[in-house]
Amino acid sequence: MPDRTDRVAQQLWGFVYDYDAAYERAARAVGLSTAQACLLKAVADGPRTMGEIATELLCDASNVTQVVTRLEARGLVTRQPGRADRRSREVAITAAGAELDRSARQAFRFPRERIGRLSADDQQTLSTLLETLAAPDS
Amino acid sequence: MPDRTDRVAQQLWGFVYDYDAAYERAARAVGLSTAQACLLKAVADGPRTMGEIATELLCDASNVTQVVTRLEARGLVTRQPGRADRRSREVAITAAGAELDRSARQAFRFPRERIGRLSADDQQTLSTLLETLAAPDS
DNA sequence: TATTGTTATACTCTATAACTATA
DNA sequence: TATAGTTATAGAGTATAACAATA
Repeated sequence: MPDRTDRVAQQLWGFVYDYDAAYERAARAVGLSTAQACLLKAVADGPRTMGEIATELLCDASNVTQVVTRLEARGLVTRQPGRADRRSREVAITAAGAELDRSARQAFRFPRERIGRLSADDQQTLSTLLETLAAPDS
Repeated sequence: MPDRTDRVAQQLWGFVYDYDAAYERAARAVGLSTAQACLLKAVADGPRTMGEIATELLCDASNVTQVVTRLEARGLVTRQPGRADRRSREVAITAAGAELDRSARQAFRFPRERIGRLSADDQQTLSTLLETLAAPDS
């Protein structure tokens, strides 16, 4: 592997490090852990079942149960039996949850600030590169 | 904020999401948590004090104490009183720790695989963009 | 008196295994 | 019998406050 690739990999590590740290701070700033903020984001566009959330968040269903329980206790989400399959549960965001989700997104200024440093052309170039970089494995 | 910026921000979120997941899997694959892998990496280039590690890892010193205690119990790092200031402790990586650190880096193929998709020219372009994106705030 | 690190404690995240309810 | 979710439990990460040792 060439030196060049290594150098870019190192730059990328540093950038992701800062990105993650900024997200963590944004979540904290509005009183959420990163796991809670991610779950809220996962149900922001509409109700999801526990299983769908577990898949989205790449974690175990029992984990989702616990995080949802805490968010529910704070009135940020609700948990209702599914209509079709009554074994499942639909997790829906509440008005308060949606408000907090918006606050968290606003507090996470990092991506907009960093991307905003680039010219329109450079943003387009980055977007094109990311299309290649982000494409799934196989 | 223009649509374009939003779109790039969304692509970036997805990429960082996959990056973090891949790092977590690589660490697990060699029997480490991400926190442990990061600490090992932090002392891979030479001994560091608890305080230095806490600063590097953006966490509390009491946290470092606990992670180091676990790594020390597994023989991956040692903890010695500092020579100059005897209040401080020098955390040094052991041969076994260095070996595991190397394994973890190797298992983390994600960045090399993704960057390797780009031509040499595109890698250079990405590197230049990252220079701007990664520069500190002020 | 100030600083470095540890201890005690508490909360959250996370997974595994056993369980309940429904299909 | 299989699946969706929960409960019980346990280990790890994380921070705050009180503390010990050293400066």
